[in-house]
Amino acid sequence: MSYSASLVALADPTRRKIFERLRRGPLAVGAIAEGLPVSRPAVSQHLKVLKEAGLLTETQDGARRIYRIDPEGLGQLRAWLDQFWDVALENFKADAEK
Amino acid sequence: MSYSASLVALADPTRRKIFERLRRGPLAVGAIAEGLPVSRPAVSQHLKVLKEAGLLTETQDGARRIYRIDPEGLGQLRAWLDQFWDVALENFKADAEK
DNA sequence: ACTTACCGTAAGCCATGAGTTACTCTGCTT
DNA sequence: AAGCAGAGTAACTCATGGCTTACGGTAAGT
Repeated sequence: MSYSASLVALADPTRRKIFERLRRGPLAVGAIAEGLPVSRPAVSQHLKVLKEAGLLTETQDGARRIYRIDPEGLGQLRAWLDQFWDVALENFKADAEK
Repeated sequence: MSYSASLVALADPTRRKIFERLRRGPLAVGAIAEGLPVSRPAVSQHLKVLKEAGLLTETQDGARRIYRIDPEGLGQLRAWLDQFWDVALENFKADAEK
């Protein structure tokens, strides 16, 4: 039931950049914010949204907070999308036969 | 490159309801709007967003406009999500070994 | 202990977008 | 052709949310 939160989270372009940056591997907040066109507090707020959507997990390393991609939210989103896949293909097939 | 538009489109709860309603099959605008807590013009605007995101196709049947789910946008979104799947599983695996 | 690095939270501003009503247009029907 | 059904567009209102600055809090270094 959390796919909705994932969709809202990934709808924002800045949050997508953050998420895509974490594709290479786990990063601390400062490293994520570096190069982004927004302030570090803004990044913190985005990370909170992504985390609460189940798309990221947070671990502590001293004063640093390490964020990494979480398969939980990603899996729920994928499952939701797959519900539509069959129907979409049927429509495509029916359309092609015309 | 259109997965971003799909994410924005599906982030709205009303548009998700519309999209989910079309899972059963193609529908006209009036039929879609029926039962939804918003006005019909609002539904028209949502349909436009979903269509431009590549998530829906529109066909004409007399005065009616029939909308149905389009595999195009759905596929692009799925492909984008799959990019993160491997990384997410690695993170999960590394986490489980601890 | 004091400072510095690292990060989350609070409060406020402002633009975006979802909704409404009113209007227009097109295509049947009689 | 006149009226009606079905649907898109325009103009406007208003709330949501993304961004900023300022502040507070914890952990490591000297």
